[in-house]
Amino acid sequence: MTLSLDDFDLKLLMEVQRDAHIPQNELGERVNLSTAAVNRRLRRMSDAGVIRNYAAIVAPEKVGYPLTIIATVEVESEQIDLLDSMKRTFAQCPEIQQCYYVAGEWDFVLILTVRNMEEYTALTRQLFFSNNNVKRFKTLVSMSSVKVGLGVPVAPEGV
Amino acid sequence: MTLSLDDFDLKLLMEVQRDAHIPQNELGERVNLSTAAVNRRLRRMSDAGVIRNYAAIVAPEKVGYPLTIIATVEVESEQIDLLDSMKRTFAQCPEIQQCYYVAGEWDFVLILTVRNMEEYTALTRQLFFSNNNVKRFKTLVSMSSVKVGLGVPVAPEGV
DNA sequence: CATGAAAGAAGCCGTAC
DNA sequence: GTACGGCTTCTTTCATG
Repeated sequence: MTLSLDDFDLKLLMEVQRDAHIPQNELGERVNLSTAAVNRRLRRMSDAGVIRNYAAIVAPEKVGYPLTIIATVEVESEQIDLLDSMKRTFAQCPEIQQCYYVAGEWDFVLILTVRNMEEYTALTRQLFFSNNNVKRFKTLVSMSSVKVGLGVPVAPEGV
Repeated sequence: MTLSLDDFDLKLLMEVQRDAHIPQNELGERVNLSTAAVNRRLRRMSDAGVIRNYAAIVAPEKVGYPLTIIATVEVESEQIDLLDSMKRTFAQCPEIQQCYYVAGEWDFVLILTVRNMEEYTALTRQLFFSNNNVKRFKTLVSMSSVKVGLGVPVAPEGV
């Protein structure tokens, strides 16, 4: 079920995706709605799962994780239980920020954040080399995070 | 300059990365600190840029963006101004959630969120085909977002 | 059924210790 | 680091279009 969202909702989403600490009365001014209406709409979208959660976005390089790595993985077999097991392993690994199961030349794309190359090497051993279902993998080392976010382009019609 | 963070800070980061709407008094209970201390530490980390911002995380599929695409791009020339121009273009494109400039077989890795394949096709035309500096690109279509987040593994020593 | 105004509750944050 | 108190922000109620 897809909750119907009007332009007010979309504008609110746009705002809170960028900054979730704007007071609701100010949000109200920006979108021309009362504080109460803003509050109700945000709650409604949270309840409906449109807003999954509110999160503090941490700068990895400020907490000792200056390296971002993109890894692509090809599997040996696409047997469901083997895939599920890999997905669970990837999902549980704290250094893996994102994991996509993809169609195309590869089967998985991973985004990792690590302290240094040694840590990544250790992770490849743990995640890839010691997993019989990993046929091959490739590593791309990020030299610059040009853009990092999870923002969805929810602009009201015609922006 | 890297702000020194103790175990309290790391625990707080861990919590607020998952859920930034936990009241500070409850955060205090979880990490054994007073509300005021929690408040001061969070502010300190925000000011220092450790916490970049607070954001609402929106479920793309609930707002009409069910498709996640990973694109890799190879450039023709790595001339600085050409690269910068591409970075700017990618950063400004709202459908591009993430853009990494990488070393390895490719030069850029992009994560996009789109309404459907037609929209992606249009984007490739706009971003890749009409850009003379794009030598080739490859598309991986996500069939399942196994894990999506920007969380940094800031566990206090030994977790 | 969603809205705005206003009252009440909750959370934040400065001061003092 | 903790304790307190004023102030901001959030949330609920209620009357209205």
